Amino acid sequence: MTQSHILQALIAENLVSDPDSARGRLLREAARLFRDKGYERTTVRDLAAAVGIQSGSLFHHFRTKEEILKAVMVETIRLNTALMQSAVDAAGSDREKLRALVRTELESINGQTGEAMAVLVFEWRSLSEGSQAEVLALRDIYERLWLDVLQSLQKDGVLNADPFIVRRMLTGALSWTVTWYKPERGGLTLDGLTDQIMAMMSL
Amino acid sequence: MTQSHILQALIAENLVSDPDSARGRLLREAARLFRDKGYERTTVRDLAAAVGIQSGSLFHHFRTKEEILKAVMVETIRLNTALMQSAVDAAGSDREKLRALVRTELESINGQTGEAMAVLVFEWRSLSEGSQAEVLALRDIYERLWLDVLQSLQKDGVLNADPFIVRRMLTGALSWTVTWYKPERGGLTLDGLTDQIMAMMSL
DNA sequence: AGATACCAAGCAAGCGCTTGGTTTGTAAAT
DNA sequence: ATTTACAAACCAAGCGCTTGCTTGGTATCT
Repeated sequence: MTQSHILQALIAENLVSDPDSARGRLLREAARLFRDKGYERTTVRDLAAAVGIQSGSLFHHFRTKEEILKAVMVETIRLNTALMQSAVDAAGSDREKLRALVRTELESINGQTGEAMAVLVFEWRSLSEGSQAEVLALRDIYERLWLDVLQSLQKDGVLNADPFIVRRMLTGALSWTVTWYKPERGGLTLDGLTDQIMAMMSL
Repeated sequence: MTQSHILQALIAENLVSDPDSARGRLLREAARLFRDKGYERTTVRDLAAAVGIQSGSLFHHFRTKEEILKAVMVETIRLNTALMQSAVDAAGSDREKLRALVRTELESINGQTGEAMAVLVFEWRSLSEGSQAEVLALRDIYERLWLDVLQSLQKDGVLNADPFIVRRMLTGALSWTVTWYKPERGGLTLDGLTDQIMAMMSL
């Protein structure tokens, strides 16, 4: 199961938009703009211009501006949950599973879906409370993947700290890479970065 | 040198505002509002109402809304750099110095200056480029404190990863605590949390 | 022929900030 | 002790602009 196969499957189930469709292109441009300028500073006119239509025409596809933000977040979580699940399943030992989770999340944050992942972290408060609850429910599935592996590592005495806290630390640490990690500079690859994180935990 | 003595010294040097002054009260309310609603969603009318004046009167104290955001950030960094410096100086071994840095930063993030620290992390992009450069220069002093200790730990073989990367991971992990750490819930104290972080790094 | 996708125009509300004038605090001059 | 002077702090009103979103109509595709 390659990454593109997972994406294809999700598109077929209508869980994420085809990147080549009008909707998919808009969501990608929206993620980029939201990350670069922030949700509030991005106007519907900016969004429309990015895909070459009039601002009013946006509301034929989405009822409100917020609905666009929510769609970016929901589709990103869906895709990344599937990618993580696949990565965990493919790994052998628990230590390898953790490495796969770290590596996959780094790739989500710093790769293709990076813009959308940054939006997920930094534009959270721009969602209405109702939408926050919806997105939160999706995140729970995603988080269970991590906790299962971390708890197993703790039981075996490999990990010395509380799994819940370790996961929260990793969430912050990995999210933050988006602000400084530039693969082209310094020659540090994603694999190298993953190694450093494992080494930091003496794992 | 207690925390309040450090604050008093900075006030005397006019590097941070007295929390009891009109300016100090406004900055504290601004930090709270910016954290809760975000900078863009907070209007000058919100800010004025929070300190009980008319919106136009704000511009007697600050020339623009952005100047308020910048002042919140600058004063927060100044205060916390002084607190960190003091904490490092008081500690004995390098391991204790690192623990003091972690503990102090957690306190900055989750204590009195927590609102302002969250603003520093999440509202960064709302600053103009010029202001960003100014604030960045102040952060450099702050960061050198961390790097000196981490490099020393690496040299002694206690730390297995690159100091720059470790600091960046810790920045993310510690900043992120603001989104989940609630001392009243769960009974986890700041000292306990600090222990967990050191344990996570097997230190 | 009927939906789907879009445009051109603009509305109502809210935004940061300005303006002209009034009150308040302070301190020297009488 | 009272007056005078002046700046700092504030208010009331509103200007000009941008915002998210609506409306009525026109292409385009099946």
